[in-house]
Amino acid sequence: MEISDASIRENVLPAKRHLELVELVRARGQMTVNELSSYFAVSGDTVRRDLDLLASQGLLRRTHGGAVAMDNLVHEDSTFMQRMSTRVPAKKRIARAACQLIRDGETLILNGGSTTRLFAAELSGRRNLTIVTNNLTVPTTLAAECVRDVYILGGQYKGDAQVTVGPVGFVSAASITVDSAVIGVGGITIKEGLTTTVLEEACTILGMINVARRTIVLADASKLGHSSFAQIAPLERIDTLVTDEEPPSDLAQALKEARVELIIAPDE
Amino acid sequence: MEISDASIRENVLPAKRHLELVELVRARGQMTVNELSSYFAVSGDTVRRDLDLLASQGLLRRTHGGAVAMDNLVHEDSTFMQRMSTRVPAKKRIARAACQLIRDGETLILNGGSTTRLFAAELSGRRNLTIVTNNLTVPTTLAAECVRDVYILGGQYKGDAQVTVGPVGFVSAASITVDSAVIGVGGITIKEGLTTTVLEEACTILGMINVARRTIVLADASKLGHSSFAQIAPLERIDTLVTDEEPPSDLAQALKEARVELIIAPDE
DNA sequence: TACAAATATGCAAATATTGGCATCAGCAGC
DNA sequence: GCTGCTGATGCCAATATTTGCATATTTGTA
Repeated sequence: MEISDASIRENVLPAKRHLELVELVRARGQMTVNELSSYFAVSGDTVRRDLDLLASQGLLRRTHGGAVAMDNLVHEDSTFMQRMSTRVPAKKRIARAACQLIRDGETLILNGGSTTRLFAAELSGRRNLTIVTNNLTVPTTLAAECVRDVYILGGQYKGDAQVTVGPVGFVSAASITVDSAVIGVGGITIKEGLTTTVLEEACTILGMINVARRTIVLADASKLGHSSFAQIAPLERIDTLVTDEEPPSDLAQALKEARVELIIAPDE
Repeated sequence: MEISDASIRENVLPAKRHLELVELVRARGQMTVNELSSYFAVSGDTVRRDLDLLASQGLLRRTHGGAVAMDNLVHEDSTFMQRMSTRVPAKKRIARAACQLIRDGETLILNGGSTTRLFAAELSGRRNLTIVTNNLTVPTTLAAECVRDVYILGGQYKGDAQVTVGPVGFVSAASITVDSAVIGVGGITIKEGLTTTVLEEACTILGMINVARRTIVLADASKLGHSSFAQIAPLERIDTLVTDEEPPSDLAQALKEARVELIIAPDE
């Protein structure tokens, strides 16, 4: 066992132990019954009873041999593909609604979110588009008949999201400006504005916004009022926000003051 | 999750292992049973059972030898796939022989091509490599444990070969120099030197050669003595040529005069 | 077709879980 | 002070899960 805090916590009240137990599991991603039993100096049976209780309260996930953190399933800093497979119907509605904003012949820049990828798939009805992206899965997602050219932004490859991160101002050494940046984000709050989970990604996205005449943000309702680690830009930088539910009233007010056009994707 | 981290994860709870396993497969696009088995320090049987379970839940797609990500739609492009599937045994031998020239910790630049892609797959025995490429299929082909970082060259996307074309001298706005350029070409002749089918690709490849201390050219016997449309560079720019058969005597003589190291991949 | 690798299957060992039961500390009431 | 109650805990035996190994079978490739 390799718990950095090697000290053994004895004679801890049950309630306190439960709290620390949840924290431990969350901090380390997983804990075995044996680790916890020696850490708290209680029997494995007690630990098991604790874990069952906490699992029934939804504070962690019980598994054979111990417990794993709940984040892996629900929390917003889940990995890309887990995000990819959540709320797909809502994201598709958002993608379709956002697609209405695009005209034939536009130049677009797309970042690497799960929603943006669905957006790329929805573009098949358009023609003569020029697409710039840091998302390596977009080229194969785009229908061949709708694009004139596709450009990939170079940079470091991030395997978990299959995107590159790096400066955006140029493609093939030439400076670029595009009609619309279509951006998927990790969270939107009044205070932090647009946020995402990876710092380098935040820089890349800001670069995209800077080279675009118009910024369209795609965010399903679970993103509204939640913030991620890295701040991208304040709400004022958004031109249009496409989502699937009415935002909380305070956020709606802030968006209005920031002159953000709000589009709620219809249920259809 | 840190993908480039090749360290072994031991004593992971089954449920946690399943979560990480799905992440790994999705991030890398594919994982073999052996890779996963050594990564998690469990037997291949366990990995197989895990993969079967996860596949039954629709979280990944099971294949012979491992698993691939569910959404990893292999873009079946006829011409490229056709090239990809010709002379595969010879190309594999070439790739393996070329791999012997690479040492742990090197920085490499790879162009797009069927042979270079097989070469990337052969690198799994190496460690700590830094890879730069314009080939969008390389990142998912590379074994996770052999690379430290992967960089994608930005530029225009060419759908038929799934590569980008553009200037090479910089990645993320910083100038780069690499140890070895590993280049697959369309043809090699005395008069035209190295050639390829697409003009822009020729420029990209020349850029790669210019930033590399050493140039390794991979070309199966069908390329020797044949030329394609666009000239890349004269024979003198090659340091090492890896092929699978003895070249025609006049070409062999010219290679010798150009001080090209010639390596014939063994039949094994 | 033939061969090596990958897979399926059955099985046994190690480990974890479950449910019942005993113990013990704290506490209220007699 | 004593008694009985309650909740938390530890112990135990039966059961279930996970895992690795051995064997037979299938699959992909030369």
